[in-house]
Amino acid sequence: MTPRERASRRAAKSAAAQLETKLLPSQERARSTFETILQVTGLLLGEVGVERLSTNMICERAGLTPPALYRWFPNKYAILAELARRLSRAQLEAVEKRWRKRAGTPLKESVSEVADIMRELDRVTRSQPGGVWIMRAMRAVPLLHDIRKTFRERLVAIVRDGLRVQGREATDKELDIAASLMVEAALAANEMATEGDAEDVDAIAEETGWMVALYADKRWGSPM
Amino acid sequence: MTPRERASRRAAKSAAAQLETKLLPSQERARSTFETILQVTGLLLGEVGVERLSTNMICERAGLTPPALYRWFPNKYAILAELARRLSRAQLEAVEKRWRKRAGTPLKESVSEVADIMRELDRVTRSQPGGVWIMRAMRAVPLLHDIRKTFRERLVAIVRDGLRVQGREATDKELDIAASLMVEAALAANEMATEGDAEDVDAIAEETGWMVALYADKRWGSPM
DNA sequence: TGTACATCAGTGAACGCGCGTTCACTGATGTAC
DNA sequence: TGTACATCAGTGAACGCGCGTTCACTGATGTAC
Repeated sequence: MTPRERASRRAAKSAAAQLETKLLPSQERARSTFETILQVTGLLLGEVGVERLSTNMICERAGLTPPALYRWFPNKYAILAELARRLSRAQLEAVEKRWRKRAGTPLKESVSEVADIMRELDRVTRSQPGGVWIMRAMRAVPLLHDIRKTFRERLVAIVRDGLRVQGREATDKELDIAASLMVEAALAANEMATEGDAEDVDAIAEETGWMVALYADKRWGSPM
Repeated sequence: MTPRERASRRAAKSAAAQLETKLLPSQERARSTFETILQVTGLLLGEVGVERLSTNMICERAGLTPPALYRWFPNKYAILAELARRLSRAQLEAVEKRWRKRAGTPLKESVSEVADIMRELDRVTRSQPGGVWIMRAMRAVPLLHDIRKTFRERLVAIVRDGLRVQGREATDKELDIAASLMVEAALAANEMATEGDAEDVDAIAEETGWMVALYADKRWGSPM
């Protein structure tokens, strides 16, 4: 391979941005290695942040040598991507069922439904090592933006559908912006809750409940 | 200096985390270099993200050699820190006057006051090269957390004081959480607006106005 | 149940590269007389 | 207004280091008979 060929191959590769895992582990030992890599990456993300994180660091902490890591992940970002996908999925599940159920209930019930979602989001985020930091990495690392975009679009779709059945007429565009806003607010509140003391979580969840439910009800509920 | 001394000095330095600029430029030529470095860093932040950003890259793009950069900034993070401080300051100013004026006005006026703040935040963020990315870096880079924390505390203080004069009795803790929530929601909305099309800015500002003002009024206004 | 063999999962050691940063120096600017 | 000198602002070239990644190999596990 000439230097020129090598350069163009590298360019193509980084354009394609391989974020998928390679083959999946088939043996038990390997499955545990795979999970350890993810776990350790999450922890280190919280300790040193995304720009200091390195594959060598992950391997050292996980008690592995680098080639073991590269057997499962094509590069550093694929690890972050897998973490991001897992957290997104878990958060989507947390919201999905509960939000639909909320639509059409009176304000006070709606508030506590939303508060419930927030508590569940907090639980899910905390249960994943480095949870908040994965959310932050999704914002700050361009290579992860696709994952974040898909995640957000799905969340927005769920929230938008919940708004639509509330009866008030509105264009798709309007509902989309309203839903996006609620999603962003909830995610920001989640980040705030997860990085703060666990004792504040309930209060934050409750207030987020008020903010979101008031907006959904007074602005997008039956005509004022 | 022995290797041991050098190592411990390095440790002390990174603990102190020098984020200040060195001496400030006195001549015109230097002032322009200083500003160019900041400008280029902002642009690159948007192009490659914070983990790919490097001092060599900044120098190349700015048409400088590295020692020229190191004359003004002690390290890479000091550049980011200066950008973060400037953007924070500008955003604080945007909010400060307008928010106080809002308190006590009827809901509809309150909505458009908040929408106004949001449009101003958008303007300020867009006017700084790489604006959104500076906000993101503040979240994702641990070394910048102090700056973000101070920024947030000041914003929260302003918003909290505006809530307090609305008459409804509440503990400091309660108001603090409410204000934090409003701040986080507004910042998230700002990020969303700034990364999106410029045409959506007005709609997002308007809806954020509704969300924030409804919450301030219905939840923290005169007793229901 | 034992063993031969194929496949899977990992190691040891190193690679080239670009990073952040610094040294010793030169050219540009400002100032005193 | 001209010039000597001090200070300021930048260059050229390189440093050591840790990064992401790979090569050639060994040991562990699963499977067929």
